[in-house]
Amino acid sequence: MLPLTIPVDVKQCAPAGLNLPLERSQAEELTRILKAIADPTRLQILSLINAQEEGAACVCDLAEAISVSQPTISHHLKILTCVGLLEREKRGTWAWYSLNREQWNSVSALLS
Amino acid sequence: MLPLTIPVDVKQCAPAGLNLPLERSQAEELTRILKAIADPTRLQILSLINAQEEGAACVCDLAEAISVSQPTISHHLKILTCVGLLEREKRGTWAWYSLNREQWNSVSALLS
DNA sequence: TATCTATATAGATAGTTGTCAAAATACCAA
DNA sequence: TTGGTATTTTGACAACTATCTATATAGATA
Repeated sequence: MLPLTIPVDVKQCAPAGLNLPLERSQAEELTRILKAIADPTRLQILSLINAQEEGAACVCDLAEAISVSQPTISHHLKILTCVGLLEREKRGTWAWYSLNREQWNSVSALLS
Repeated sequence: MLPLTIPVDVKQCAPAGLNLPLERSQAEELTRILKAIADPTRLQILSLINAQEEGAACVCDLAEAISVSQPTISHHLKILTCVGLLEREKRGTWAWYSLNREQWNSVSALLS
């Protein structure tokens, strides 16, 4: 988790990933992932996972920290996992979710 | 529109804007803008505007390039303008829309 | 086995959203 | 003013989504 200092004036840059007209199919594919991110509960989930020391959190921790029911948390975790933003690992009875940074970066690169 | 070459391994970075747990209200505010971006028609609009030499496009050009009706284009332009991602300028009969890069960068910074 | 805990799935429902056709508005020009 | 073109607004509708409760599944332990 490096403190990035980019040696150019980013404010002057246009969205790098959108500098060519998107085909409909490309737009729809990108939308699949963006729709997964564009929800307050899921943003909270992503930020909580990312804030953990070890970069992973279990369902019960998330359910305790966010004010929606546990089945709803599971529902959102599935959505984030389906689009490749999260990865699931079973540890005994617990399910731990962590960020797939490669997928995350591929999206944020398109929007930067 | 600079060709960015970032001198660190971005793949190793976590989402910089999500490194602290988001309050619900923060998550909802960010979601407002992300929902505006997370639509294929609106992504096409953004990419088309961004691809123009002068950085702006009029409604009729967009309606011709994208396969939805002109009122639907206007509808999406309003959504993008309401969240501050586009700016509207009237030139005679025509309405020209351009990207608000400051707003765009403030969002992409949160997701990078 | 029986039981407890953690998680996932199913089903229902209220609310949101993308689209279009039709109508209204805004602006220019004859 | 009248007519024409560009854009926005309105109203309707089908599709999707976030949430809940209730139930099912999976794994650990007594």
